[in-house]
Amino acid sequence: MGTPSPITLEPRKLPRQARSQATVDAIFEATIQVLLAEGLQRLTTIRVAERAGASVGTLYQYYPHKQALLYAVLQRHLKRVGEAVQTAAQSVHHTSLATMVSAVVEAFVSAKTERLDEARALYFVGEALDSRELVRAEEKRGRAALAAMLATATDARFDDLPTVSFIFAAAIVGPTRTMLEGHAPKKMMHGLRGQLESLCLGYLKREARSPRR
Amino acid sequence: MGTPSPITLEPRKLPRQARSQATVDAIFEATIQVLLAEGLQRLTTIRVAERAGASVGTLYQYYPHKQALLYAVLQRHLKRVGEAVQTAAQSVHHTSLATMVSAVVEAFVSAKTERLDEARALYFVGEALDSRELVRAEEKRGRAALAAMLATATDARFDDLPTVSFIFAAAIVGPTRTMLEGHAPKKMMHGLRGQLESLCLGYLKREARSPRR
Amino acid sequence: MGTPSPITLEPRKLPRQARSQATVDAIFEATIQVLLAEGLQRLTTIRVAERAGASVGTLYQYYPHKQALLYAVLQRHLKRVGEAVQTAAQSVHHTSLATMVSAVVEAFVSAKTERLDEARALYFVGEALDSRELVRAEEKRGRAALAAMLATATDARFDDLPTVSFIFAAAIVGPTRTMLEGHAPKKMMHGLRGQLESLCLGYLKREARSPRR
Amino acid sequence: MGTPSPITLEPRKLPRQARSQATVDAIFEATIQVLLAEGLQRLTTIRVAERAGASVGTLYQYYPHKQALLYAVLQRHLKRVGEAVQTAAQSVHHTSLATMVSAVVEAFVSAKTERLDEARALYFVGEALDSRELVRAEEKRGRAALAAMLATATDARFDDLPTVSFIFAAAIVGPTRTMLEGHAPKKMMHGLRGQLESLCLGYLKREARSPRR
DNA sequence: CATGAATGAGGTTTCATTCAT
DNA sequence: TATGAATGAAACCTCATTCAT
Repeated sequence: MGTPSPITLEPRKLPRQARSQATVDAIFEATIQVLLAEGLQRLTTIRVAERAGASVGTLYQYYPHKQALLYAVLQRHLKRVGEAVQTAAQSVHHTSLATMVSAVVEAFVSAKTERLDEARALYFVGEALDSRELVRAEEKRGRAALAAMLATATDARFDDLPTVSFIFAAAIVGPTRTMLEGHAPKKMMHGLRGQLESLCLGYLKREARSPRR
Repeated sequence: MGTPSPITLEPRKLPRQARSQATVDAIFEATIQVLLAEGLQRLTTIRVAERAGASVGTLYQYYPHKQALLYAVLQRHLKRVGEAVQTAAQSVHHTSLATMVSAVVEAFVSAKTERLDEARALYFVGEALDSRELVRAEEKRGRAALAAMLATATDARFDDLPTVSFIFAAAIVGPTRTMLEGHAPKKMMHGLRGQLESLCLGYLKREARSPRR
Repeated sequence: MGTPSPITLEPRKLPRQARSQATVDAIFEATIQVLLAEGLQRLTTIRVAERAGASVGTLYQYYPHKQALLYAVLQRHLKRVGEAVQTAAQSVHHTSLATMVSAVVEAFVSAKTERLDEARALYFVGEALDSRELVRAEEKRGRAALAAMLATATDARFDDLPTVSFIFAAAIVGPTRTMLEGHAPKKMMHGLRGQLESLCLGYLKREARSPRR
Repeated sequence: MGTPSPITLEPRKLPRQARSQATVDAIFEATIQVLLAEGLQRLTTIRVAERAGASVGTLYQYYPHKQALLYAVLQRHLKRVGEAVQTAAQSVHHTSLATMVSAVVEAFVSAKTERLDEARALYFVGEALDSRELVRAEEKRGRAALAAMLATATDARFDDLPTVSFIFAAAIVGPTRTMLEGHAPKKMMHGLRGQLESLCLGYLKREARSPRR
């Protein structure tokens, strides 16, 4: 790496055949495993290929450069989580704050927990300068979904929806991250959902005016 | 070749003469600047030295290896912030939750904002495998200080102080990070203190039982 | 940076394809040539690679570090010489001292002379701290072979076989080394075999008691 | 190092004052100690200076470069040993072979053993390309002294004195080196003198014609 | 004279990427 | 298509040597 400006972050070609799809999947999975086992610094294309049971050459058939690979992995993860949250948010339009918070927290924590390894591994990758934009974009969409949801709350109205959504989102994402990165005693993990709900609900209620009638 | 020596993250030697102190400072500052301008991946010892107006050799007179340099920079920052928060927390023992939250949030945000560049630059570094322990330790001390403070609240008592302190801390750190990393519109920054207070206070009040009488 | 791995002196991978075998051989040969032309101090991996008509990267595909390369070269040489001597020694069990001395000296000098460059070059390498053990081990095996041989001499018996073998071996190795390192007028080389025989035979006869009857 | 052709190997200036003589001695001693403790590869001017209780600058006051320092140390050692042998050889002119061998062996082994560390440390240094000439010259003088001595033996005459002296010398030097470099069980060290005498005497007697009358 | 901070060439090693097979 | 050998730029780090103080 060290290349200043990768031209494209998109995968080089879309796999058509079943066999190559399997290869791509293996590379994908291998990337996450290497990330976890060795860290971003020691993630090399050769190591990834090896663990995927392929050769470097093959890897480069599907990804024009290392960064594109990482980008793809990150993208998939963000999409997964983002869609979960957005779907959840949409499904609770026109309900109470409590219902909303519960749904969103549940969706987010589940999505993150479901593939714990992946989530952990990718915090590293998100930092890389090249991926910032991607993360930022996804976060923006997430906040938009939250704002849209909050706007329909049956029991509250908000003056500054952008700010409220931002804090709402950060209140979910931040503590989860801290926890997943392992900075917390394990046993606390179980209470996470409840705590996040309390955190968000407390905040939202303080910021809400009673709804227009 | 040559035989390796045991790994230390400590600086190599303390500057004795005046001019060398200046050099060390320059290297320190340069590290942060490079981190910001180029990112952790592109931070090389040569680049740091260059920007500090020194040579690589000089850098290595004071830091046995790149990691030690990063470690030192991170350490200073964490200490600065940690001490600010701990001092603030101690100064509001035996007061109301509102006072406590206000004091702690103010201390934290001020400390982070005071040297905005540094704070931003170091989020990258905290991820590096080698620094994890350092970050974790500092976080632990922070939570302890919060717990000690909360235990003396005049208007609340908590059943599960460790968990509450954890969420409390994460509720401050998380959104601040999101904001500093630039994932938020600039104008939101100004309201940050107020929002964090609201977030924390809302949470703490929900989790509190009324104080012993 | 990055995490180090345990130290091995073994080559990194065995060449599979035909062309890579050629590469490995070229690197091997180049090492000896550089050693001779420049000396151990000036033997650098780049210089070796260059002379081998390869790139540094290629060199490191086969040897994990410089030391492993030197080790390999030394090992092959020691093995060659060691086997020659041991075979010779075994072939003259149960013969007279004169026959034994003649066979061993001949084998040793031939093996050393056969690849004169290699022999000369490697005296340097044997000194390197890392190779000491290898040399010592080979010498030990050599002395054992000599002792086993001497024990079967038809015309002599020895009280202190370990000591006698040690001096016997050193009497062959030492002067040969002095000569090969070039500290002797060239013309003397031709008489070396004869002189070594005389040296060893003189010694052994003095140390021998008459054989058991 | 890595400098192809040092202009001068001579020390930069001869110390006049007592104080500086002490410094030079300390540097000298430190060189040997570092050589032993760390090996030639890790012998750096700074390390030597430190151990000598001086600074690099001071070291360079007396030696124009590292090589000159090593050269000086080696030179002193060679001179010490050389003079011991030559004096001994001269003192036994016109005596029997047995007396001669005994005297020379005794002188050599004593000189080497007297400062065992030094002797061991310097085998490394002698290999360095730059010092070869020095070693060779000293060896030549030694052989000359031996030849001169042998020429006066009362009980033997030699046809090819140069060759005989060469082997004679090598027979003493070689095994001693092997032993000092630690390739031999410790207990053998004690018998070394006797064994060397036997080795040399056996050889010389075989090569001798009876003396002219 | 002595000091030790500074220099920077040069050595070792890694790894993204290409390309002949 | 797949392979994996080869490449070489670039990173880290050392150390002989100089020179301002």
